[in-house]
Amino acid sequence: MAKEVTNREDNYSQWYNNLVVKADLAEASAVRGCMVIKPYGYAIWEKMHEQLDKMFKETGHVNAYFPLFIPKSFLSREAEHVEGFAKECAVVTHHRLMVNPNGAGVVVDPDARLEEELIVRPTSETIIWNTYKNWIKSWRDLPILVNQWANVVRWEMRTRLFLRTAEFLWQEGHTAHATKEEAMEEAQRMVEVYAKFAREYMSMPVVVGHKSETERFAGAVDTLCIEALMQDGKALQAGTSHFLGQNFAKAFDVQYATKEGNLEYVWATSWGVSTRLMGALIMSHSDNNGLVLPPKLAPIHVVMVPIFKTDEERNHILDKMAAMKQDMELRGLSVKIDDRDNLRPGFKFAEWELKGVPVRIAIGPRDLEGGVVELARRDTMTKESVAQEGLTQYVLDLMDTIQNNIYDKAFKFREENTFKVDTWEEFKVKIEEGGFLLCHWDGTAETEAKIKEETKATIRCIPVDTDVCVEEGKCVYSGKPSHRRVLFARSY
RNA sequence: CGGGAUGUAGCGCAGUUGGCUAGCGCACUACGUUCGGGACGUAGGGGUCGGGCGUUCGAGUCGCCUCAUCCCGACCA
Repeated sequence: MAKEVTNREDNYSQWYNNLVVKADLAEASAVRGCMVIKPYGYAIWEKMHEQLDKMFKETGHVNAYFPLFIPKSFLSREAEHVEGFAKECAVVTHHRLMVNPNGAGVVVDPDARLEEELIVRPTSETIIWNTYKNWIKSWRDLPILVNQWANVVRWEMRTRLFLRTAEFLWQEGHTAHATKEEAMEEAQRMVEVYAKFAREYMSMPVVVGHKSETERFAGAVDTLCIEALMQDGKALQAGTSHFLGQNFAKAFDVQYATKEGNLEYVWATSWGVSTRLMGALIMSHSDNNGLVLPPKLAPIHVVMVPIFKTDEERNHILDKMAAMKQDMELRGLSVKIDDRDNLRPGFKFAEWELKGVPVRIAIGPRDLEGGVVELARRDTMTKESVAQEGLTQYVLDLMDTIQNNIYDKAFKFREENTFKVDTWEEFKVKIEEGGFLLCHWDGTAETEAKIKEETKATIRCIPVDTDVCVEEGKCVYSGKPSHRRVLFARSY
């Protein structure tokens, strides 16, 4: 069955889609553009959720929950915001069904029309700021550092498992601050949290930067983001953190009394990452054998496959494995013994590789005699014989090695596919090959739009975490002077 | 939402000048032999041919509508 995971060079979309289904992560649902996240896929998301939640709490945030439904009028309070989301909203117009008077089934009861339609949240800024109005009176009420884990709905034209589904799971942080500086620091802090999570837990190198004005979140004054490069050469926006200025405070009239007794509008941020991170994880590391999971996010660290001929051998090996499993679990490893007796070892090997389990341990009669195990690494697809004595420690060390190796591999790929480009001719050639292009840009929306129109490339971000970009030069398109390079790519 | 392609068992597909009881491989179930890289034999189960309406003596096959998926645009985390 893994053989059906097609070569990722042939058709990247099909390969991706196939992998998501075959690795048992998710499948398309009966509802347009939505997906069912299966237990194995959800286990990875839970790992992400758990770690991110921990990081949010370490930075002083608390969780809360706000309604799924947003009154239509709320959405129109902030002009840019409504413009950004109006075209992709699901709308609730009625609250009751009735038996079809003209036949079978049920129909919407025309008498149950809502006086004001409800919007299924595409994001929660509006309903949260409507609530914050009641929470904030004084400088003593600030800052508010709240996060919510929720589902949102955006009726996208084209959907793709994990990357762009009509409904998706995410977290959205919504903070309120007394000063501009404090809010800007918060936006900065959270994009750094995302970058740290991507790098250390997902083993995914990311570029941190600011969005250009045209790519900015609807209603934001500044949008910070992390951008990653996928294996097909396209960029993926993996997380965003917005400095919202006083836009929402003004739209929802949220003012606080300062220590001096004056009334001032509060400053806001919002930040979020979604199940899209699952797509990023899959596209960053997987190969033609299937998923490659970084140990820190793998639901199963070690899978053990017994190899035997007789029942006696089987029992003996499974006893040995049970002892090893117990020892490993005491040290925090998640271990699965694949004792299914209707499948041969080769099949199991392939199946667990498809699911991306970092380490596989096989034990047969020969190993038992020699006091060793056969240990296979998913990231390198190599096998070695390892002593049973001290195996747990060996595996623990290996987890770190694998975590780092996956990162290094992805980092190397990104380096090899990041180019400084200084002429328009070269730009047009390079963008076809995929990858990140670091170029000078004159800073105008006109140039940005022309480049997008001619090449489909967009400014992914104006990088902040590297000084390699800060240098004098001329815009790759217009030739006008520029003080820094920005990151161009085609994107998802 | 515009252009193109596809939709037949869980998956991959064949079958379409309209015609017999809708097929194949993998997967699934039972039994047996196997088991160090995707085993084999035998016997089984599983389909409203994406959905609706129509043409016809007869529709998987033809027409219209609709839904979904993939690719290319526009939109987007």
